[in-house]
Amino acid sequence: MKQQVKEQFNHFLSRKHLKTTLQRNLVVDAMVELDRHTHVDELYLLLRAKHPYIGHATVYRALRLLAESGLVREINLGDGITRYRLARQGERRDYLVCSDCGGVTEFENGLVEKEQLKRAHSLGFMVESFKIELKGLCRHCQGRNSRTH
Amino acid sequence: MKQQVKEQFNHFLSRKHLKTTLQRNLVVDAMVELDRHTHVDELYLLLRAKHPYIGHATVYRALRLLAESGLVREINLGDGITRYRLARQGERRDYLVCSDCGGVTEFENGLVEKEQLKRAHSLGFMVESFKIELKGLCRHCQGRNSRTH
DNA sequence: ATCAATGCAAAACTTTTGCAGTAGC
DNA sequence: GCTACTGCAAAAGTTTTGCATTGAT
Repeated sequence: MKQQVKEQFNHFLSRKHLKTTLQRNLVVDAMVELDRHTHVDELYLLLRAKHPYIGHATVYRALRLLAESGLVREINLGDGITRYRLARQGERRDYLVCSDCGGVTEFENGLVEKEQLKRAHSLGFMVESFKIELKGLCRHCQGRNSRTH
Repeated sequence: MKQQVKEQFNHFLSRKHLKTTLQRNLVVDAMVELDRHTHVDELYLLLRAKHPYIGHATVYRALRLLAESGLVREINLGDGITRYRLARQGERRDYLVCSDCGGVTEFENGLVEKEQLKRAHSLGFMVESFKIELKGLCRHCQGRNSRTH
């Protein structure tokens, strides 16, 4: 699985006449191992623990490339932080974001997506990516009545 | 229309023991007149042209309050800029964002939204706000074959 | 050997905050 | 008169960029 993603990324790089580097491999490995939402700073600290000389900018640049390759998805929840996660088959693109604890639950509703695509096409729009985002209170935070912010 | 929105905002302010000020009224007026997506800086420059002593921070603070009141909606398209637009009845919350020209087309699909709410509820999630965002190429940009970025 | 990638630091960017002065209630 | 609001500037936060050096092809 890790090898497969890495190969796809290297293929993407060579097609664009870019270079396969240690740091880019480290970022890919970390994303595959994590296999969940993360953001640049978390990844940076994680990698830095094992490889003291990796730079902030390099992680940004690698993630941008990975997003461009389609192997990783960029997610923007409106809190000013760009999140990333490994893309996968049967990927869920629907997010429930809890406005209390910030937790993200993913779900999927193929019926809805099919319907939306149909509408978009009828408006002459060629869809490349898709995101549904619901904000509210998750089951857990509904229990705690007090919302202290 | 402008009066109605302004009254609703003033009501919101007094409920929270906040004050109705010249600057807050200016921001509400501008949002009602514009009646389209905008962002802080555009609004700031627009207001500053007529009222030289309005501050950047004040516009930020007023828009945050307006969003909190529900009279204005916050929209995040993932480019790091928070956009705002006047909320309205029968409001559309579904966006087609063209990745070439950056244009935003809004549409609405009640069926889809109802279906999504049902799914969220079945997951124990209490929905407060809703957003669907499709990225791709609009009709116009599909015509121009070359994508130069 | 060439040219891209790296790490660092500084810059750029949007948004927030601290504070002295001002204005609404 | 009290307390919130304003404008300014500075701070905070994320992301990008410039540059000399290193490393991949």
